[in-house]
Amino acid sequence: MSNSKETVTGPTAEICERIWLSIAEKRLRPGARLKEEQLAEIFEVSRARVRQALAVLESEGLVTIVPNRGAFVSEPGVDEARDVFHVRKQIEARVVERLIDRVSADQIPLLEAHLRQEREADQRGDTSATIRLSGGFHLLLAELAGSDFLFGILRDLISRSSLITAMYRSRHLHNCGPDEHAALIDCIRARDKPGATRIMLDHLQHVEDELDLSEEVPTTRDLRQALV
Amino acid sequence: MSNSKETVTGPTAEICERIWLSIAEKRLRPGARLKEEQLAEIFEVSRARVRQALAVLESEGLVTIVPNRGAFVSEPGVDEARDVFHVRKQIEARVVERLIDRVSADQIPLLEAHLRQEREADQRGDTSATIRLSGGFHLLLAELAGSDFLFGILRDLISRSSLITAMYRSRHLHNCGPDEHAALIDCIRARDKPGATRIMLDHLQHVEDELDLSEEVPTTRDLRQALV
DNA sequence: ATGAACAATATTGTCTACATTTTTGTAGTC
DNA sequence: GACTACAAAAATGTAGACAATATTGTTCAT
Repeated sequence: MSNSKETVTGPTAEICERIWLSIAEKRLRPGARLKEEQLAEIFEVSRARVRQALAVLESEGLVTIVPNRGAFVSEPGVDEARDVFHVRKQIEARVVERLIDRVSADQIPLLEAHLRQEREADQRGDTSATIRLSGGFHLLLAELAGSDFLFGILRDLISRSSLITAMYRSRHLHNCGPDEHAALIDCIRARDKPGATRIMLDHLQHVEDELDLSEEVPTTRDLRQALV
Repeated sequence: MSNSKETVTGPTAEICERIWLSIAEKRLRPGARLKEEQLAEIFEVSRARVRQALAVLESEGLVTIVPNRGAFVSEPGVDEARDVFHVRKQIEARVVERLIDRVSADQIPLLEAHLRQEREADQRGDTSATIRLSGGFHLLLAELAGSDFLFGILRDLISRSSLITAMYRSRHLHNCGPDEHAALIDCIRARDKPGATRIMLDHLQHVEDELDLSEEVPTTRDLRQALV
């Protein structure tokens, strides 16, 4: 039922995937300029295909295209940030519920294996891998929940969450600590639906609490108000 | 907070919008071929822009692109159909809950006005307008709920629902009758959250019940198994 | 008549060149 | 010396031509 992994995608989707990953791993900051020719050279594709990919990413809200100016990594405002986290809590709660309803015993080891990878990357100090695996855990939950649609939504939510934490984090980023993931797996194994939901919501709340959403951060392109 | 109406969109998004509308109104059937040159001529844009739009629609799952063959309106399978309706029930329930939390008294007339339009189109026998307004009611709910993200998700869900009902409806299509919408408005006005949720879920269940999801319908392109 | 090989057509995919627009740099004028 | 106007550069947007591929139609041999 679930696509397992989206390996059977077109060439455009692959470009999107790579840009998405760079954003999710915070290697591309909000407001960063995305020049077509540059991307075409990097990915060794035609400029036309880059434009297709950018159009897709714009429709997903990850990239903002200004006519005759170019493409930039989006800079979500505080309203959008709150919106994303609000929706994410609801979606992930549903994912966990559905997962507990449908998960089979032989799927638990997949979660445990992923958790081990997270711990290793964390101890190794590999922040890039840590960020990727951290988001990957949530995606794995959605995948095991057996709904392609929820998977797609969560994908979108996670990439936007990355942008938001990159813009609004007040102190060092929390990185979705593996400990909370471990506690979640325990609840899933015990099929403790209320417990798992509680942990997930607290988990996401912790991430949100480390953000400073009190005031709009001046956007990179509008320097007007930034310099008074 | 909410964009009110997405009037400030790029030219690519406009092409997507028009194709999306044609699919949502069932003027474009599942499996229909989408020739680039033809679309370019119809919309009076370059072929490159059509290709961008098709790439976006593919990423949204509305269109399937076969390399070197072309673009077709997607033909969702029964698994995906069940998935869409399952998620839609959950999403729309959250929309209604959030709407009741946040709706102000002066927004109720907007819903009533929309309902009047639905009734008029229904009595007029204008099926195209009826379908559009019917989906528009659900979108209006999401818009008033004040979450751009939920709005986007629902947009996606509704277009896919259209495809699914076009493929799997067993008898005349139910069309999301205005009466159930009226009952829903009553509950919203009374801020009756459980009642509203109940009506919404029943409403969507009615739509789903009129589908025949018992067996896979042979896809247009694989005539192999269709003709044994 | 049937089947396979081949040619013709149509459509997608890609590349190149050019027009348009924005930004940046420079010279001229007060 | 500062401001304006203009020119140059860079990047985007678009159109057209060409190549690659799949489909359709035809011919030829059996």
